[in-house]
Amino acid sequence: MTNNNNEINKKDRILDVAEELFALHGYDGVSIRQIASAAEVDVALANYHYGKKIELFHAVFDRRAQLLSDTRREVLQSHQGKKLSLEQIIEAFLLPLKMAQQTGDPGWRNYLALLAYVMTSPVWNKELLAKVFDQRVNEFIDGLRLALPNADDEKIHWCYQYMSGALALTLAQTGRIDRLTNNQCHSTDFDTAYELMVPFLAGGFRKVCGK
Amino acid sequence: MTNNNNEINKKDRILDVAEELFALHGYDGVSIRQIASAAEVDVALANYHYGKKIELFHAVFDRRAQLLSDTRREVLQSHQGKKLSLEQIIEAFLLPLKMAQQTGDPGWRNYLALLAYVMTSPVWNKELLAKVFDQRVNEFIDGLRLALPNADDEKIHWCYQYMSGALALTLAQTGRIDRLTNNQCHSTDFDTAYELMVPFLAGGFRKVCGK
DNA sequence: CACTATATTCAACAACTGTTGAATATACAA
DNA sequence: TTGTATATTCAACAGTTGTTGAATATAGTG
Repeated sequence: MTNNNNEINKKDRILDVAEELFALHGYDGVSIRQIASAAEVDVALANYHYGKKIELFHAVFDRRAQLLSDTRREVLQSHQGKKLSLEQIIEAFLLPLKMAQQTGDPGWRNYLALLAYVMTSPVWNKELLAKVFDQRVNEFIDGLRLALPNADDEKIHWCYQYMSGALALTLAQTGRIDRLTNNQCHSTDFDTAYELMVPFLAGGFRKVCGK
Repeated sequence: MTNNNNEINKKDRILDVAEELFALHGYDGVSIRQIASAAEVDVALANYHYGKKIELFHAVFDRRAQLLSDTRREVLQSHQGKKLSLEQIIEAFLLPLKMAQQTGDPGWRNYLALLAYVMTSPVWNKELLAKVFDQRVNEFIDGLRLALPNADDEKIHWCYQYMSGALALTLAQTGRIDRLTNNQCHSTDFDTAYELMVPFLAGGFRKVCGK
């Protein structure tokens, strides 16, 4: 059967639903039957298309991970050699995520929450981030070294961890900022989140890593 | 039976083991049987002492949450009225966590990872953080307002989210910084983590919230 | 000792878990 | 049409899940 249907097919629907549920409840918090039921599909079909549950999870993660990582590489390379400000480097690193969100595709929004789940989990972190994202992070840190020539490597890496955490909690869309501000701010407002995050992180990097 | 045994009793052992396993694998990633087995105790005993699984989870979370929140209130109140620098306010907010880690008690270390799990989960966040921690956060933000008199409330709250994320990822001890630095830095090195986090966050707050 | 409250174990339940092999349906090529 | 590869469903499996009621052990009290 051709996959170029104008109507979305069952195979893709399984992946989309799995993405949404895994992002919300984590790997162990979702059963294959829940996924199949939400996708209006038989239980065995997920297994037929994607194999074991763990392989389905990998399929969900990998689908957009490579795209994200590739975009990031392109953005970073396009800036290579140029003399960039710290703000510009951080912005370049965050741009692919901003772009993903701005597509308006709810699938991407779910995926970003899933990414936050993976980033903050001691288990998935090693298994999933290493093979796709770590290399891009090293390229990003190379950029930071140029913009912060007097900084220790250790300090740069700790600051990157703070940055990574700030980013992850934003992607997670926990709704906490909504509650704390009586709905004045919204977890889903990525535009504001990114706009303020860049100067916040730049200020932090500068304070710790000299210059 | 008296609880004042010099040897730790089964009731506490269940809580300790649950704390460790929940922190590592999340709520759905651990079964009561795994907890009972690791605590060398019968399956039914966990139920007898703590009720349903969800109630056991709440018991684990609540045990140290109140202590943490109380310490935080004391520290914040002891500084009230004084004219404090931004760094001092942030330090005061982080101090109870630093103290908890410095006890050397592995139970506390596990609990901090559990706290990170709760902070980053869209589900648990609402259920658990609201009733104990949100009030302290508001008191902390009151302190920030004094130190940053010209700042929008929205900006302060967004910056607090970045701070919260940076903190959560540190508490989570994912091991990522170890990998990225070829074991030059360690996720478990809270001392360095806090030492650099305070100026990083202060730099970020100042950049975004004026002054 | 007997009595009692607490602590712990045993055995079992119904429901749900991931996974699979066989059966059936669908689409496409010859 | 027939044949064939792919897609989907059905029915069932063995193992695990949370939970419970009854049985037994333990400790403290009179």
